[in-house]
Amino acid sequence: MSVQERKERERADRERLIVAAARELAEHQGWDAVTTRRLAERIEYSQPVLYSHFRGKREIIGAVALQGASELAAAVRAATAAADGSRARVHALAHAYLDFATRNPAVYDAIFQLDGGLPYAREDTPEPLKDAFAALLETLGEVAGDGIEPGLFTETVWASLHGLATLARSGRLPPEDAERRVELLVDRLARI
Amino acid sequence: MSVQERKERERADRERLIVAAARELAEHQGWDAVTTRRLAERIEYSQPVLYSHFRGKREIIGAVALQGASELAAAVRAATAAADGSRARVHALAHAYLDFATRNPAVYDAIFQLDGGLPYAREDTPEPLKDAFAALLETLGEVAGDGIEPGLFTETVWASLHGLATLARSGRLPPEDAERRVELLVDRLARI
DNA sequence: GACTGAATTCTAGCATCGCTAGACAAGCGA
DNA sequence: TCGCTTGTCTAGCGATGCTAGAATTCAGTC
Repeated sequence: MSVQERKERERADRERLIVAAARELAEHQGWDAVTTRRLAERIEYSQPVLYSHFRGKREIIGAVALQGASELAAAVRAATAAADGSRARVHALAHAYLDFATRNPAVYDAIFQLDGGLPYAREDTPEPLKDAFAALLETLGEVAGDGIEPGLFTETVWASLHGLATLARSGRLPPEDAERRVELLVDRLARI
Repeated sequence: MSVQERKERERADRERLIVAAARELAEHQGWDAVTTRRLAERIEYSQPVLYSHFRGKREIIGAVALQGASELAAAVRAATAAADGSRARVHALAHAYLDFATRNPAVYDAIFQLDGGLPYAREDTPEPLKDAFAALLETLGEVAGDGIEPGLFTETVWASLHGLATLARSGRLPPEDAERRVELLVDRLARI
């Protein structure tokens, strides 16, 4: 059994290598630069090897998305845990979210913009995605206000932050007032 | 001079034809299906003709975006003009915006998601884009609230709507509560 | 330690993409 | 009718994602 175990371990290692290479390439040169040929070259295997791990490029994007979602959840939790009071926590959440989007644009796109073939907002949604939403819910749920369902409130705040993140990054919002927009959004939406 | 005028008119007609073909193809089969070959076939000219009108596919997307932005501005103005009171106007604006995104997903993407090579949030931003923002500003400016710059407020509401529109359409938000999210957003953000 | 069969990996290639050089044809003014 | 500009087309380049089938590697057996 040792032989087979070793092979499985090596396969898992190689899969991680593929995902890491895709992520790094996407983050440095954009997703358009993530081609199967370049990816194959990076991992020092031929193209078809990629297809023994993933159904296609879409699934590789999905794998990066799942990895990123876990990190986003952790970043949000770390930021909110360090804040005192619900107002501070919501501000910390907003900034942590937007910071993540700014610092990991390609990963953010994989999670929230590109098609990685993942099911969202369903029962069979992968755990990392559910957990990222849960991380938002933990802090936002307590400031939803009377008569507002925490989940619904979280979705709405999340969508607003997503809008700010994507429009800002594509240059459709002027960069100078980014901070004031976040303040306005958080102050108005949250019931402290 | 009549000959030259006729030629220019024919060129302009053909350009409109290209944009219309791109838009229709994108709306029916997605932007990935909008290839230069298919486009050329639709307008019954060869591929290189496209490049005598546009620098490349990106510019064609940009042309669709400009056309769409004008329509979005008109749709928003029509909806708000028909509403009485600032609260009703803001609700009408939100619904008109989201309806536009739902009914013209490809065009919406051309304006707000894809790279059409257009400058945004700058002095040299094309008029249709400025006008679409102006249409939002006209209604939202009056409910920004004390001490909040109308432009900043408009940007923030716009971003929120954009987030709702894109996350909903990509299936990342559950469809059933779309209406309640809009209500929540508008009620909290606007100072009536 | 050589051999066989299965698992793995590679080479080569398909159809398609955006885009362009250079050949060709149309249609104008003289 | 002719010459020349202007416009259009054919053909092709270097990419893309993906795959069939050949070639190789390597584990288990004699």
